[in-house]
Amino acid sequence: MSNLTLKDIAKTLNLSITTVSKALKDYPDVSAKTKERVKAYAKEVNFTPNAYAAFLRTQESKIIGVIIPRLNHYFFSNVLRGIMNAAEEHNYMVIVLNSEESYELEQKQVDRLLRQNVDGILMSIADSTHELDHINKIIAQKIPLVFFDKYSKLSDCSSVIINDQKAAFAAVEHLIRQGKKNIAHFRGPLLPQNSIDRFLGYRKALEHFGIEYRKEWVFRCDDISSDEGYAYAKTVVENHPEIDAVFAVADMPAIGAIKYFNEQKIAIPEQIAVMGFSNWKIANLITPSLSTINQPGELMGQKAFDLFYSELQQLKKGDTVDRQIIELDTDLIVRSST
Amino acid sequence: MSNLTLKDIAKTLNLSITTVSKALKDYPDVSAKTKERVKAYAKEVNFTPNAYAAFLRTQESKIIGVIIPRLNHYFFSNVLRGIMNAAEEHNYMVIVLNSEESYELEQKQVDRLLRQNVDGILMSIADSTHELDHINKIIAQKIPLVFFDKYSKLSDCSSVIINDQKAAFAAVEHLIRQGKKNIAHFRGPLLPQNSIDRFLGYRKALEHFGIEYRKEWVFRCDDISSDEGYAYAKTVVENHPEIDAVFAVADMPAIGAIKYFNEQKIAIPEQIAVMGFSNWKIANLITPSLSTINQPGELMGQKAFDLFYSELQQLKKGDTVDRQIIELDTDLIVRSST
DNA sequence: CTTTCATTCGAAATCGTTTTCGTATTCTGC
DNA sequence: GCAGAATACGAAAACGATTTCGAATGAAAG
Repeated sequence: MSNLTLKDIAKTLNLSITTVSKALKDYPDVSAKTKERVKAYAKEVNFTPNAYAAFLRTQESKIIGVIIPRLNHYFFSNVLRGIMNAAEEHNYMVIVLNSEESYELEQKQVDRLLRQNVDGILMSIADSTHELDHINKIIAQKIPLVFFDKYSKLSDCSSVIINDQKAAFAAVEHLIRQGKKNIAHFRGPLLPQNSIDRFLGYRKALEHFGIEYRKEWVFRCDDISSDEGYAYAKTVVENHPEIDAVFAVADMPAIGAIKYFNEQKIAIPEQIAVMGFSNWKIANLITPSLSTINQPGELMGQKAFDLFYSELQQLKKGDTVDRQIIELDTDLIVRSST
Repeated sequence: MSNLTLKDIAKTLNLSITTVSKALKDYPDVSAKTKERVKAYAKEVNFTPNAYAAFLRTQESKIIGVIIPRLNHYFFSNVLRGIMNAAEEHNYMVIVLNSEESYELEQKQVDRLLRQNVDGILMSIADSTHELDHINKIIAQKIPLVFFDKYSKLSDCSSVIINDQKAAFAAVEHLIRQGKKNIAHFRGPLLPQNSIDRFLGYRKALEHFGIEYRKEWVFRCDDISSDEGYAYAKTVVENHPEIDAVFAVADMPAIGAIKYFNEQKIAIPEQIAVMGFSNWKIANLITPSLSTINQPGELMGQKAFDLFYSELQQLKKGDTVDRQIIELDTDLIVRSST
């Protein structure tokens, strides 16, 4: 029952390999009768062409690679699901690789994908990525490359992103409208653009509402972890008691902070309001439930695949590819923590 | 800069394709000098053999397929990470597919993987899988198949599992030792073995400690979601006020229950204790933190790959494969909810 | 009855690697 | 100096699908 080949089918039907192949692909120079005969038999024995042999001729692997910085993050798994569903519709397989936010690993994964001759690469670059040689290698090979969420401003590629600055502005604006004046920011690492943009959104909002920016109220979460949020919450309570709100770069640090405030019986949001970013599932499960910014993960994945696919079609036609940047809308989700 | 081939290298070095190929694979019938020359040049131009062409000869794709029921579940992403790390060490690529707990999708994914000629399949079967034709198809093709976490008792394959019954017993025993007598169970769906086993562990523990089993205190979470936990918690409070503890089939329903109890200002664990299962990251982040059973996800992934790899080696040697079942230890994690 | 043309099919080259089996050259021992 | 054994290399046949090009058949046209 191991896979049949064109040769096998040709033999049993008394045809040539050529004719069988053409019949299955609806070439015009095969009679209707033969086509039917071949197709019927192919279906009967459940024939599927060998993908590897096909690749050797067509140079199309029908595989795309996806590189994700953190596999077990709720947001990214949603993106992944969006990518996979879209890929499925177009008969594409997806190889998923994990960079674990490491630049070295990311380089390795790119190499792997190129060696595997993927038809395209969709990626969200790691926080620690500070050079772009591997990115340029992809571009040099003329393989469609699409960024999602975390992109690089330096290389012009198609991207699906959110407007982090605008979203962060909205988050901080919300805190201010709740009457908060002393708003701390648990920011992300220094390198990734979205961490920078969220920080800038925070500053802009303060400025816009005439609130002084105080750099000692900005705390850096390099791992974007709940532990960091927990630790900084402690620092806030102990060293900056005047702070009455926290805007975190992501839900995890926010949740860590809430955990600490809960332990200290500090009233949320009365004494301190907490705002997250991403709208992970758990944001709505903790007590108090976490206000946050919703990122449309699944949609982002779909759009990313669509961008890849249209680039591929353009490449096949020999057209020059036009790279797009799609900016998706975010929503302010107000819950009990603000 | 597009990929070089053996032919290209052979031409520039004035050698035959054969010799180049052999030199790179350390065949004994190539002189040391030539080997060095070839290897040096290959490294210089960053040559990597075309995986597809290689497959055509060796019939080894160096790809394994992984089918996971829920991609964005913390536990499964840990398993996945374990698989990927192990795969990486052995130069394997991983194609990850998502069955979304659906039998139909699972069948499709298996077909895809077989068509892709993966060297092996690692899977956790979906909750709704009630027939095993697709599983038997894999076995018929003599492709190594390894189950992890959710396996099928009906087909004898290598598996990496935990002892769900024992773990559930330990969980319920813990509740009893805390003085709880009226323990409800939020069980999982009817089909999957681990859901059944956890239920059986619950019953056995009750029996062992001389507590009467009451079937109206068992609630079924078909989606294993926090919403179900929330809803059943409400039922418990409103209709069964004598219940003083809940053992849930997974962390999510437990967290949903805690959310409801928190809202109703019901003291946890004094009035009602709550026990989860899986030890998701959030279990330690909610208030009160959730007692649960730790499942070693990453280790499970590693072991699963190891099983696949040893089966493959046996197959290549022509030995009969001996299928193993590895049972990993779980830990009782006691936190504030019990 | 020849010429032309459309229809239907197949031979063969190709993709890039692996591997078997030769062949040519050098080396050994006598 | 020569048989025989190492040693070093290459030619060529796979693997399975795709595609170009040519050939055969029959029908239509002159």
